[in-house]
Amino acid sequence: MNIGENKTWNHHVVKEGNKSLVLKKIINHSPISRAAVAQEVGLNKGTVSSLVNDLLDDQLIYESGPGKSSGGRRPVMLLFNEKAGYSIGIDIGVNYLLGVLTDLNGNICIEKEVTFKNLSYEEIEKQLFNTIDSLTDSAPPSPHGIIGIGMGVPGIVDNNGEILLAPNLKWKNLNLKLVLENRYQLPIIIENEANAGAYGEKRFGAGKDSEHIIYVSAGIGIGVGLILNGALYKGSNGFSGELGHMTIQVNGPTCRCGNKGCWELFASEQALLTAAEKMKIVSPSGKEMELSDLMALAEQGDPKVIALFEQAGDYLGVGINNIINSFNPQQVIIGNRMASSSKWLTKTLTDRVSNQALWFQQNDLTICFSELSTFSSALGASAFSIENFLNVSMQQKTSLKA
Amino acid sequence: MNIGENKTWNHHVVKEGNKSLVLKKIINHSPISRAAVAQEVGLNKGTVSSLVNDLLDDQLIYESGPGKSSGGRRPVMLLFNEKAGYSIGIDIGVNYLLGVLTDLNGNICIEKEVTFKNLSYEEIEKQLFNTIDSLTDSAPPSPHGIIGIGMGVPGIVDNNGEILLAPNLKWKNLNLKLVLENRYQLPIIIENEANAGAYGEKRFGAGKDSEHIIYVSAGIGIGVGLILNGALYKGSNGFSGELGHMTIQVNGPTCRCGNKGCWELFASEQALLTAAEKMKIVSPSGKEMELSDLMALAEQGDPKVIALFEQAGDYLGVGINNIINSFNPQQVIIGNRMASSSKWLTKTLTDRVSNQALWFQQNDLTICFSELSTFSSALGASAFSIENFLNVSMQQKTSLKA
DNA sequence: TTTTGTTAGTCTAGTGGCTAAACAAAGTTT
DNA sequence: AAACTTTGTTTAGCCACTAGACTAACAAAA
Repeated sequence: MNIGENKTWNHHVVKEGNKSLVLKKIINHSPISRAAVAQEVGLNKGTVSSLVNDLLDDQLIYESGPGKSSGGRRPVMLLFNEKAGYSIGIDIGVNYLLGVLTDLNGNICIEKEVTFKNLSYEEIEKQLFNTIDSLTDSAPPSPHGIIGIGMGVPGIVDNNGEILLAPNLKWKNLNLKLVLENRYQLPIIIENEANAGAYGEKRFGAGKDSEHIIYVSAGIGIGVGLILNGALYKGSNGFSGELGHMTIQVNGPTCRCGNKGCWELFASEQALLTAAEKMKIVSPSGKEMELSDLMALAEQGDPKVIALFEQAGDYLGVGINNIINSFNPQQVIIGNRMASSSKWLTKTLTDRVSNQALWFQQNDLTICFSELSTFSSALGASAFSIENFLNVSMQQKTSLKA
Repeated sequence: MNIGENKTWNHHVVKEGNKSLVLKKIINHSPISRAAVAQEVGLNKGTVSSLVNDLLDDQLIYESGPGKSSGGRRPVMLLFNEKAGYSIGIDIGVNYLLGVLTDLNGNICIEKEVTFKNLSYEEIEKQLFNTIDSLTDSAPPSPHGIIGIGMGVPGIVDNNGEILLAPNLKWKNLNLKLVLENRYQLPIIIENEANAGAYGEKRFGAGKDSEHIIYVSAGIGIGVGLILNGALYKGSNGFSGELGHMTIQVNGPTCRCGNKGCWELFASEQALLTAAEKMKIVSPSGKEMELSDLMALAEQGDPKVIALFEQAGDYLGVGINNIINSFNPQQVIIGNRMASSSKWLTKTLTDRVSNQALWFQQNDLTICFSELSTFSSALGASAFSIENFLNVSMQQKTSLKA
């Protein structure tokens, strides 16, 4: 909502904006007194008092006992009521479905995971309903109840939340948002898995203090979520961050996308597995090789496998270098399954970046691995839903004033 | 200025925002009546009348004769007073200095170009002062006079307008902004040349109707300017868009930046010249080969040279493909000197993109060449200055109300 | 203990910009 | 000429903000 956009400005907008400012201050600096909020935000004491009363009425905050005096009357401390409602975050992968119930601060209250293989859409849908039903049923009582459902999907999601393509799930043109809205009568947000992960890290993980974050979701393939100016950047149609298919080797090997020399051919989990197969490294279990098998081998000190990881780290660095040159971010966060192998990736990755990235790009730049590990995406999805709820809560409820 | 940022909201902000809305409406839809503005913007008629009076006082708009009646009183048409002030835009290159004087709609009133070779900073500074002085002196009289100076520089500019590095000019840590401010006592804006070009095309050129534009400035090197959500995206420190040094060939040839396989080694003017030299193509003039010589040869139908251009177009396509996957833009605009060779670049470039870009990225995507040709950057620089002036004009002038 | 000074939070009056609706002005249509 | 339309101004009222007075509640000094 920028000045200059098509929205007109009036008293409601002013109040909404200020209320949001006050709430954010309380969330991020709780416990805090009305007086401190007024001073730090720059609003008049009276204004803050009035807005705080609104927030108290909404039960979004509560008063705790008096705080310490600094030579005068003791302040009444305000705290964010993180249990005022609960949000559901879903992360669906190729062979798993992870659901979390979180409070409004993203603390996980309940988690529920099912794994599967080669299920049809109908079967997955059933699992999804089960998960959501179960989480809903076991949510503690709260003033606002379940405030919404967010979902991260490994595929292409357009700006309306429609899933255009999820190749690994074999989904196409699926409006899951509508399905869930009809069933649950709640606000539903469907997002790409990397976007959800990026937002999760921004809100609750490694990116809390940055405004410009690039989240690299390195799993079977590679997807990227962009946080620019503190907000998710989705591009014109919602398809930004498809960097797994960025060319890093002109006329290189052919990718399943039809293109050649794509990044994810060099630096993804699939790339590792393919390379291992080529080198005739076999799984200790005898079954099909999995990432965990390679990690076990590396843990045992297998030099060939360690070299594989190091090579992948180097290639990750190449792509991240391109990202740095594109976006000049404050922070690059590597997440998803490959992040679990950080131990063997870090050195070659950081070497590549520090040797190649332009010097001025390296100031104020942090490269790190996910803090939320397997929960990035589910938590991010939940965070989208929480953000939506809080935004709506800031708006006037004229209909209730009767 | 987003809701949720650290700015408090009050009446002034409301008025400023609405005034800006009204002015933009008049700029983009002039001539237009007060009534039409009110209806389209969604403000009350009275409010619009009051804001329009303010704008008339500021001489930013003016009333023309009555328009056509549609069955009632004839409307008074409002027009943007594009001659209310003039802005100076400067584009400095390796061997030229282009200055334009524009009105507030970006129409060029006067242009002034000098070319040079291997001048010291002091000598260039002298040329710069001369150009600005001359443009200032010949500006027509207007209510607001010269409202500011914008400048596009081929180098790294940080968020404070300090030039950290302009390799081709051999400038380093130069605070030209301060120099110009001291000399002219005007608002000065220094930006990277690609950023300026991007903004120029967005405001006055091929990108007028898009909100997500990537401008590829392909000259001696390659720089990229990003317009995301309708605004210039500068990254954390102002260094976004350094995509000339994006790796498109892992372990490829070494670039002057120290990295390997950079895009600009394949698709820039320099890349063309180097390739021509390798193929022992000689300039018809006998002197050092220049882009214009290659264009002349291609025009004569030289198949080797045409093949060179086509190869460069293909490589341009590779990088643009990466850009599309990153940003999901509505529009990619290719500008700077290479744009003049569009004739021989277009086919291979678009072939590469249409064969390789993911299908969903190609919807609603336009790839085109600069509309402003050599003026993109100078006009963009001027546009920065105009935007700044209009923003400041929207603010309250309490001191004048006495 | 009393006094003084300080800080927290509420209350009141005043301000500015908005909206709604009445009104005046200037057309067209019948 | 009368009736209707549309434009633009004016007026009254509303709402959220600010400044500053006020009450409340504390610490420190006398």
